Parts: sequence; C-alpha cells; structure tokens
Amino acid sequence: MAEIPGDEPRRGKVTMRDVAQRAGVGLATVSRVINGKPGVAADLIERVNEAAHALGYRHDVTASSLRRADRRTATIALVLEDVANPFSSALHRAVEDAARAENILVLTGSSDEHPEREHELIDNFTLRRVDGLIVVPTGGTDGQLATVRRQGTPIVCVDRLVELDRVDTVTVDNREGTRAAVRRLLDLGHRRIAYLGDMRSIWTARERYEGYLEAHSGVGRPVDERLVRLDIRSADAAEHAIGEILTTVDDPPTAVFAAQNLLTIGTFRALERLGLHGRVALIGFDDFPLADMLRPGVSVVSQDPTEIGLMAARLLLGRINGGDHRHARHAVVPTGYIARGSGEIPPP
Amino acid sequence: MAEIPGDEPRRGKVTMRDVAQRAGVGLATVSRVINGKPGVAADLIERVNEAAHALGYRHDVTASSLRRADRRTATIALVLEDVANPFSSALHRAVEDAARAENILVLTGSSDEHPEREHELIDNFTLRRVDGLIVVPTGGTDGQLATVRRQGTPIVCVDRLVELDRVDTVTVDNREGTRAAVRRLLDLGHRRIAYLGDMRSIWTARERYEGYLEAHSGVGRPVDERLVRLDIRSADAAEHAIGEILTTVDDPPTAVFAAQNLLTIGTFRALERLGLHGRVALIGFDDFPLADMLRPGVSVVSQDPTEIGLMAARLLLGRINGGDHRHARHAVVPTGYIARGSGEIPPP
DNA sequence: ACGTTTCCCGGAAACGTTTCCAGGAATGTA
DNA sequence: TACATTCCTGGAAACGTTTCCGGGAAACGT
Repeated sequence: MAEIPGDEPRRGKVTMRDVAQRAGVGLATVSRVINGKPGVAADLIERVNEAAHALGYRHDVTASSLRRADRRTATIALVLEDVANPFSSALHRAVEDAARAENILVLTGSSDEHPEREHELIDNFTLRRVDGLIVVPTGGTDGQLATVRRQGTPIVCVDRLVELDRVDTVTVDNREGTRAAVRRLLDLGHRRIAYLGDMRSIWTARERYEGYLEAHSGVGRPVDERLVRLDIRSADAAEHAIGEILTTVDDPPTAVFAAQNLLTIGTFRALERLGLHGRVALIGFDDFPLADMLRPGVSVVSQDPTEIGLMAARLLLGRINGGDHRHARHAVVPTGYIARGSGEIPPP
Repeated sequence: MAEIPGDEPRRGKVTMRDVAQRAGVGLATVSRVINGKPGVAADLIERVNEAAHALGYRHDVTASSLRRADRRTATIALVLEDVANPFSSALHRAVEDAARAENILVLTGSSDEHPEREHELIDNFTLRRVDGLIVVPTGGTDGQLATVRRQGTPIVCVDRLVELDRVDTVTVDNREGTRAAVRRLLDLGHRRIAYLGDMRSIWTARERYEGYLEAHSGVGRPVDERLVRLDIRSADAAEHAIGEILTTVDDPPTAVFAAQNLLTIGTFRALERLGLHGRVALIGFDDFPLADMLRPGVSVVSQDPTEIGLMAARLLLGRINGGDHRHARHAVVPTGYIARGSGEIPPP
C-alpha cells in the first residue's frame, strides 16, 4: 500500500504516557495535573504542562470517562418534537446555555411525535452514557423512561406532565391559560367560540381543551360541539377545518380559539381568505414570530420556552450534581396573555 | 453511610464478561455476536443473544470506540450561529435526518458569531472525538479548522466560503442571487435603491454587497453611498437605519434591498410605521416564516437550508466513510426568488 | 536522635470493549 | 491414512485514562 503523503500525520497519537515520559514523571502525575488535582509540586506541574503543550497533547474525554469513578461524560441529551420548530429551538438554546456554564455538551434529536422514534433516540443516547436526559415525551415511552431512570440516569420531562418515580417535569398551566383567554372572549360578549385542538394523545392538548370547557361551564354556557375540532395536526388542516365551520354551520362562531401555533396560523389564513379577519376574533395558544406584524395583530396565550428550558436544565443539572432528591419535582411556569388586536374584536 | 433503598440498583453493571459467562462462551465471541461479525456458529449466536437479553445487557458505545480500529464514535458535531434561528434550525434538522440514516448522533452548539465561542465549541467537540464537523464558520478560526482537519477529522463548512486544505464547503451564490434581485428592481424602473447589509466580517455579507454593486454597474448606474448602510446586526438597528435614510436623504430611495432576515423584518417595520409599505419596494435576502402573510407579502431571495444541510451531511458522511478525496469540494446550491408583492411595487 | 505522621509520587490495576493470535476441530486433498 | 487447509473459538493484550496502593522523603513532635 502506497504511503499517502499529506494525509493524517498521526491522528491523536500523542498520549498521556508520552507526556509523562517527556516530562520525566509518572503517568499518574500527568493525570493529576491535567485534572487539576491538588498535591503536586509546582515545578512538576510546570514541567507537565510544558511537555503537554510541546507535544500538542489532547486529553481524551471519552477514555477518561471510562475509568472515572462517577463515569460522567459531560454530555446531556435533548429529545424534542422537532429541532426546527420555534418552540423547540428556543428551548434548545436555553438548555445549551445552561449546560455550557458547566462545560456540558448537548446531543439533540427530533421525535416528530412518534413514540418509536423517541424510543430509538433515548436508546441511542443512553448507550452513549449521557449524564442526563431532557425529553418532550410523546407519551408512549413511559415504560422506557422509568427503566432508564431506575438505572440511574436523571430525566426531566418538559411541556407534558408525566408521573414517574423521581422524574422531574416542567410544564405550563395550559388549562388555566386557556381558560382565562376563553373567558376574555366570553366577557367580551362572544357566545359562540370555535375551538381547534391538537392530537388528544398529547397531554398538553387535553389540558387546553379542558380549559376551554371550564371557561364555558364557569359562566354556565354550554359548548356547541359543531364548533369544536380536535386531533388537528397541521396549518392546512386547521385552515380547512375552520373554513368549514365558518361556512357550513348555520349560526357561525364569532370567535376562534386555536390551541396551537400552527393551528393559529392556519386559522388566520382562513379568516383572511374569507375576508373575516377583523370581524371574527382569534386567540392562539403559544406565540410565534411576527404575530405582531400581521393585521390584525394576533393575540396569544404565551409561554416562555427560554424560561422552560432554563428551568429544565436547572433541575437536571441539580440531579446530575448529586442532588438526589427522592421525590419528583414538578415546576410550572406561568403563561401570559399578549393582546394584539385579534383577540379584542367584539362580537358584531 | 445508610443504604439508600430504591436508588440505582446497579448502574450499567452488567458487562460483556457477564454475558459471556452466562452463555458459557468466551468474551471475544460475545463481542463478535454483538457486532454482528460473521463466523460464529448459529447456536452460539442464539445463546449469546439470549444471555444478553436475560441479563439486560447494554452495549457501551464509548468503551467500544476506545479500542475499535477506526475509533469511530458515531457522533458528529454541528456548530451553528444560533440553534434558535430559523435558518440554523432548519439546517440542523436536515443534518439530523441525514445522520440518523447511518445511526449517527448530532452534537450542536451556538457560536453567536463569536470566534472565541466557536473555537471553544470545536475544541470541546474534538476532545469528544467526534467523527466529523459541520461548521458555519465565523471566519476567525481558520487556523484551528486547518489543524483539526490535518489531524484527521473531516470538516464541512457551510454558508460561508473558506479555502482550506481538504475542507469541503456548501454555499449559495449570494452574489448572483442579490444581483438578480436588484436587477429586477432596476428593470422595474427604480433608480434609487437603498441597501442594508450585515457585518462585513462575514463572507456572505460581503458577497451580497458585491452583488448589489454588480447589478448597478451592469446597467451603468452609480450607487449613492448615502443609501447604503453596512455592519447592521439587528432588526432594531435596521429599522432605525432605514428610517433615517427615508426621512433625511433629500431624494429618498424608492426601493430597499435588505441583505438578511432580521434586517428585512426591521425594514418592514419601519416602512409600516412611516406608512410607506405599499409605496416603497422591498426585497429581502433569505425567506422567513409568515413572510407571505404580511401585507404586502415580502418578496425574497430564498435559499434552501434543508438542501444545504443535506448536502453538507452528504459530503461529511462521504468522507467519514472513507471517501478520502484529496481535494476540497465546493458545492453551491442555487438561490430562488419568491415574488410576493413587496418586490413588485413600481417606482412612483 | 528517633518514631510517627504527612505529603508526593509512580507503578500497576482497572474501566468495558475490540483485536490479535494461537490452538483445536473439522474439512479437503493426495 | 496422513497431511495441509480452513473455520471457530477463547485467552490475552491493547485502547487512554483514572484510581488504588505502597514506598520514600520530608516535616513534626518529644
């Protein structure tokens, strides 16, 4: 085989042993110096650092975590619905920042709301011996999560409530946020309020729908099922559904509550297409970029993904750093309401 | 110290040796079976799998990559400007999908356009012995990238051109995309076209500005420097800058080219605030969500982050899988133009 | 001056795996 | 039947690091 000229002089070839030899000290001493452990004479520290630098030594983190007592890899994993959606990516960023502060790296994956995919991701991550897991659970992997947790890996579930032993959660009060917003519409005089909801397999979606129902029962007002569509999962589907409701129901709604990002956008499109924006009120759950630039501006129940991510990271890092709380902790971060116009349209 | 009752029965305690013992075979055989290597009797394979399952054996990927000949960790790293911005996260998603197909996991980090931060990330990633690196380079880390590449780690740079030995790149033709769009405005009769640009330290920003200049010289039309603002880095700054140009220059522009996402949004805000949307033409570089929902719809030069990410992943995985191309490869994915109205406004 | 403690240091074992190598059985050939 | 070849298998070495442990020197107390 021919010698390849400019190719890989020697990949990571220089090891601690080389450093030890050059510095004229033992292997153990090099390890102590590299890890900043106390009890090494100053001149030796100097010699080792010098040798390491001269040789271009690079510490191998994976090899070190193998023998290390705590077996830490300084890596956590983040399982999101889709790294590309705004909520997920804002959360991701918050987690990254929190992790960075402790020099911890973040692995990510998108489940696309499929339990099998989530399962596979979690499996791959734990195989890599991550120190902890932050998951937006699909709801179909509770057994796996419980097992992983029992084997020692800290887990924080985000956005969806799960009840598992020593698994922390961070959620927002979906029910109350929705209830308050729908109540606003009712107080404004709206009597027929349509509701578009996400898949009922998702805890969040169920909670929000409950909030819608509670708002109605709170004022003793029945809901008309013909104004409710659940299990909608895309902007297009929402656009279609709300269009249908507005044009076929004989006594059409004067307001719409869209229980998710994409559904809000789909609804907005439909209203505009029908020339009803400005006439039919709209409130969405979860803010989205440029919502303020639309006409009318879209009012939303807002949740703060940065705050959620930060909280999740805090809980996780707390456990990783030995805070072995026996019980699961459930943090709830508040929702807000952002009035931009569309939610303030009164009934005709 | 008290025995903690329900806590971590034994973390990952079961090893290949245990499996070997239970199956009554040698350690080497277990390894062969787990890795699906040929040349093991069928009944032994069966016995090993059975034992592994009964014991709940979990393969330790980090330990295996230590001794493994190719030293692969089945992990790649992705250094983005900010995982939370739409362009980056779409790219991220595309890379994730491509990597998933080969069971490779993705580590991510945000440089925030700071060379030091980028350097630090790359350092951490290579310490983890990732198999490859996809980077949106700030431009201040060429030396480091060259070193890392020389030591054997494949690298693909994305969105910005760099000229380094055996470092592949994926870019879009910023210059041509901008030139064509500005030319459109000129052909429409616009004679005074303002330009808002990002920081000139970024290759992309320089290229786009060149395109703007080329379009003008192409029709023998001088550019008025008072209509040009460079080194703008936020929507607010853009809003301010364009507002200033429109109100203080005596012969104000009839069209604006905003060379980046946020700048486009800032410009739109300013135009709306001044009541000039619908009267002053606007074209932005890079599409953004809901651009079609604004009034007027915002015309943009579009680039396809999914395509870019896919291409980058393909190049990287190609090299990881042994395709040792001696030369650097530079892929260029085409830009498009999406007409939505704002770019089609004629001069008064 | 002598025992005891403390402090540093280096050799060797260990982490969980893959790979090398050699040996034994089974198969093929003369 | 004898011998060469192929195929399977398991013991042991190796990967790069951390940790255990024992030993020598220095510091301390009397």
